[in-house]
Amino acid sequence: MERRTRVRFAPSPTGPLHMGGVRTALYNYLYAKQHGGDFIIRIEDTDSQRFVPGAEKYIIEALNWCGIIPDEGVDAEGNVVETPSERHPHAPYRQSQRRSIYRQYAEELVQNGFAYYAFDTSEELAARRAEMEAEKKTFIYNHITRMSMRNSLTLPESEWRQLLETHGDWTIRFKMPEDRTVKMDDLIRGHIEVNTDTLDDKVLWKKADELPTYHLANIVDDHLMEISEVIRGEEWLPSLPLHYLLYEAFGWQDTMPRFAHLSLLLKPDGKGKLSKRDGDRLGFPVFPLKWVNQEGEVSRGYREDGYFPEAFVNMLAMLGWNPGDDRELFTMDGLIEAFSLERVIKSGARFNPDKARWYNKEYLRTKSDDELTDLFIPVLESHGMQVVSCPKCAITAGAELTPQGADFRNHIFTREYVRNIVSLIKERAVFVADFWDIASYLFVSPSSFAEKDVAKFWKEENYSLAFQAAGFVMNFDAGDKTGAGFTKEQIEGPMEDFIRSNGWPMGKVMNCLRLALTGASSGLGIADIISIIGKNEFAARIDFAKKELGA
RNA sequence: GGUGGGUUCGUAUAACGGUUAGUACUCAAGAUUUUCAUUCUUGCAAUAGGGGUUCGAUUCCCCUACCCACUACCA
Repeated sequence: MERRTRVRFAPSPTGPLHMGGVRTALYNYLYAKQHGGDFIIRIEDTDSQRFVPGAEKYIIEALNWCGIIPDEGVDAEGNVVETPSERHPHAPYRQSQRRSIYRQYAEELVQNGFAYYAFDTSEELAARRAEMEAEKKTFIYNHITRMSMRNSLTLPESEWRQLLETHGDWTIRFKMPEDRTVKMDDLIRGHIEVNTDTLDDKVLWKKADELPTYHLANIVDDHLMEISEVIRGEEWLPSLPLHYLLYEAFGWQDTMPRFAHLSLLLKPDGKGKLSKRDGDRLGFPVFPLKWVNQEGEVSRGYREDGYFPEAFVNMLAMLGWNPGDDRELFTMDGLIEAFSLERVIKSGARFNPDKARWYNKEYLRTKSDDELTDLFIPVLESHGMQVVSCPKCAITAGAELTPQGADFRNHIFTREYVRNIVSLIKERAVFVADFWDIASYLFVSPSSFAEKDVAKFWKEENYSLAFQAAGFVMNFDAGDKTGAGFTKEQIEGPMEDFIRSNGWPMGKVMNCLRLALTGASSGLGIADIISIIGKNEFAARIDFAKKELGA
């Protein structure tokens, strides 16, 4: 019978989730969904020293933002999420709440000769290490050294049984076998062999905390939660032999999960793995969401920086995996269908912030005008603009709207006015916030003019022609008193014909007009601008430029 | 130091042992446009080095170099 696919993402709540962690979670999620299985979030909080309040909530929220929703685990409020299971319940999903189940497993290992009690204190161990280091040797707690340490292998039984009662902080250590080659298979890296002589007797259980360490808790929980594949970061590869041996010692090798170790995310330049400092230095986020630590230090997040979660996820998915063809744009469903561990890259992937921006740009243009308008409105409001849902509401707000829906004096605009602009500028932006930089002149009349552009374009022989062209535009719709017919289509053709038929230089005339209308020499087509801001504002801006720049 | 993993344009990556080593991002140039942006076209640019195996190696093996991880009573 085919085994049900069950994978887990097991973060430690010691801080915000790094984007590399998000990628690990994503690959787990994609794998689970592709196989119609379960994606489980298990919180590995066995280290009370490093526990950070809020970290768990952050992790859940970050995954949530990315669309990575667990079938089992805890939600952002801390409630248990469970898949109805006929097998047996897997909750709770926080290791701190599972502490009662680990000790028996550790004891079982001791009874069967796979582990032993050790009474060396951290001070003693540190001293021993320093000693060895002085001789330029490395201290390894293994079959060579363990017989010279204080443990249940070297002490008489009566003595160590007594110590169990009196010695407050003993541990249970795994008895790493001598000179054995552990043969392992990794779904991404293939066959790996390691000799146990290079490994040490890892601590599995700590009396002082009444808690297991990662290795024990991890194996026991993966077994109990019926995990079929463990997809995790490369930093765990060196402990894979221990994990194999642990499954063997428990007699669980038949249901041992298959393993896949993902490479790390590397910094965009130089050496080493991607860290928060790189983000600060190079100006990009390394965390999905903004995070403020206990010292009040702020780390930016992809969400707050204006990235779409789809873009972030897509970018992350392609960092270390590809579908085998040239496709680069994938929805979550597309990723679920196309993903395969076989195509995950073994080597570390350097993160490229430019590519991340490119992804956002691509996703931005797939959004509807309405969606983008919704997102742009808060940006406008942050710049002191007011957006109303209809012209009537504007009147209630005391506005005097142009036929296009703008009141430049009071900075009140209709949603329709905003949406119009969004549709014209969305191809020019990477982020929604860019809309303001690109189009602020469509909301606020220019109060100054870019010096460079003035020097370049504002010459009498040109602006005199521009004023005539402006005058022409003002007059050709003289019959239409409402000004409502002041559309791009009505303006563009006649204006160009007028300039051309006079034999004037199109570029120079247009740029003078653009300078007058936007305050600079970049922006939309003149006809677009005029049709958007409307006749009155058009006239007002021409007058202001005349006054300001001298004509 | 030891152990394990890795190495194709600057970056992400593609290439049944046989390709002019492909694509995307970045960058540059050109075209279009009334400017900017967009768009389009073109260009720059790679198999870490050395040995094998083979008719033939980016691909398989070995060595070297370099990079990464691990080497805690942290995960």
